[in-house]
Amino acid sequence: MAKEKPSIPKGTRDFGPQEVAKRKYILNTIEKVFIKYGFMPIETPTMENLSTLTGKYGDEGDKLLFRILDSGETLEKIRNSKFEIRNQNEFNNLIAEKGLRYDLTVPFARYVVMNRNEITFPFKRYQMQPVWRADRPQKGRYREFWQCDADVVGSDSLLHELDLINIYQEVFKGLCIDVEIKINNRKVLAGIAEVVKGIEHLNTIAVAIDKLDKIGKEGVSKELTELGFTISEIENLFDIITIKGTEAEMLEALKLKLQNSFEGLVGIEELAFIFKNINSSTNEPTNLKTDFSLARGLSYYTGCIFEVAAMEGSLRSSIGGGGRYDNLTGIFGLDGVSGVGISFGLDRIYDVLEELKLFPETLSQGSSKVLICANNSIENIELAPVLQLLGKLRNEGIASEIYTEKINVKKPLEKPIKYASSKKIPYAIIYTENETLKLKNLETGFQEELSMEEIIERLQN
RNA sequence: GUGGUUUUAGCUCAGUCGGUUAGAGCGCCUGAUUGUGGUUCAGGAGGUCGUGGGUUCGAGCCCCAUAUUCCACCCCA
Repeated sequence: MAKEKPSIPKGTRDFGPQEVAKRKYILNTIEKVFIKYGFMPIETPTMENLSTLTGKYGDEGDKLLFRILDSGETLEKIRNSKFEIRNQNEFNNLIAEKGLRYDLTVPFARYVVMNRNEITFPFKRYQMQPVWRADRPQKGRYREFWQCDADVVGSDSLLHELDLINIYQEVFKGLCIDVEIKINNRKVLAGIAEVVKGIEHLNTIAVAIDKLDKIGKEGVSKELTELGFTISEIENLFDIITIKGTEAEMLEALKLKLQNSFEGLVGIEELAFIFKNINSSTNEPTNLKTDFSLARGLSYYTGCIFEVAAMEGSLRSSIGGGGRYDNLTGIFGLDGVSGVGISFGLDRIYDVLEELKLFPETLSQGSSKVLICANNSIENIELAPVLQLLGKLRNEGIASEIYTEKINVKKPLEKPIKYASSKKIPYAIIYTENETLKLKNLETGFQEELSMEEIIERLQN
């Protein structure tokens, strides 16, 4: 049989013990805050029916869905198909009816609709699971990555927006990352579109100005010119989105600009409410900034939208995002349920913490606290006492192991101690032929002869 | 989907104009330093040069295809 070089699919990664410890540290930090704010966990399947997923993320999103090939007589099915297959997409739909989930929000909406009778609204759930996108991998972008979402459905109250912003603030403070939380409102964007050229241009304008950070004023105006916008329309647009000042001043100035847009004024009111109350429930000042050029791609947002970026480090893209969607469950047949949610990008947060060296050092410790080194080269050595000690240590909840491999007779302790130090096990118990026990602290090198009880006592601290 | 980039020892990487037996550092293994991590010394193992074709007397190096890495665009966490 030919030997095969092992590999994993493009854009996926293995995680070793150290990496898992770091990822769990992030997950735990996030989860604790979610729970503190009254959110309950749910989990949904890795795969969803494609009918659940398609059409929710736009044309671009549909292309990025991983489809799961149907099992069974697919060929027969195609042969019997009365329809002419006109393109790849139609073919794909014939041979696949399931797909890997693309985010956690759409499966959640599906869950809410299917369980609407059991759920008490407003329903606050969190969910931390991997999602898959058939994107080209690059910096901060993976084909398999984890999202940590908290959403509230069944409430219009802006108090939830306040909670979610505070969750962002608390989590990133807990992780020691300096972040800027940007906020905007889809209704404000609608108002801007209305005033500048007409509400039907909302999406075009939103997509273009979202790039302002990246390609600058000139890039955006060039793009809009090519799309048929006049110079005065573009100037008018920039006058609005580049308003400067304190948050209150910006909102006042915008109010004048959007005085002819009812929807725009509603959006401004919502932002004003949030800024008025955001610092009331926490002692920490929140680094929340309005940014009228923030648009966010997903088309289902209808109210406030958020995006979080790290202030330091080379990762320019967002490490979190979210917003309000008034009718997400509508597409699954349940109207009038408003939702608002946020998402944390675990993998990007990991990259930021790694680059800025912000992981706590305690995470890199070994799994065991102590290694028992018994000289197994001596034929008649009595192992029962050390095995008994091992059991006692474990009963006390002290992570322990015994060195199991053949040792060098001349240097009976070399291998075990090398093993312990390379695995970052902090203590060794040395058991020799005269059947005494020594506890050695591998960090300081200090060792002393102790009884079994004394050893357990020392290791409990 | 578009454009670029990477791939050589376990790891990080050299490898000239296409020319004899493909190298270094680190790591690993064995031995010495007279019971225990380190240092030093001596020795050793380890390669289908990503894969498949092609050009050539001759390919790690040139050409084609393909996979893969990383990066930018699109889009997004």
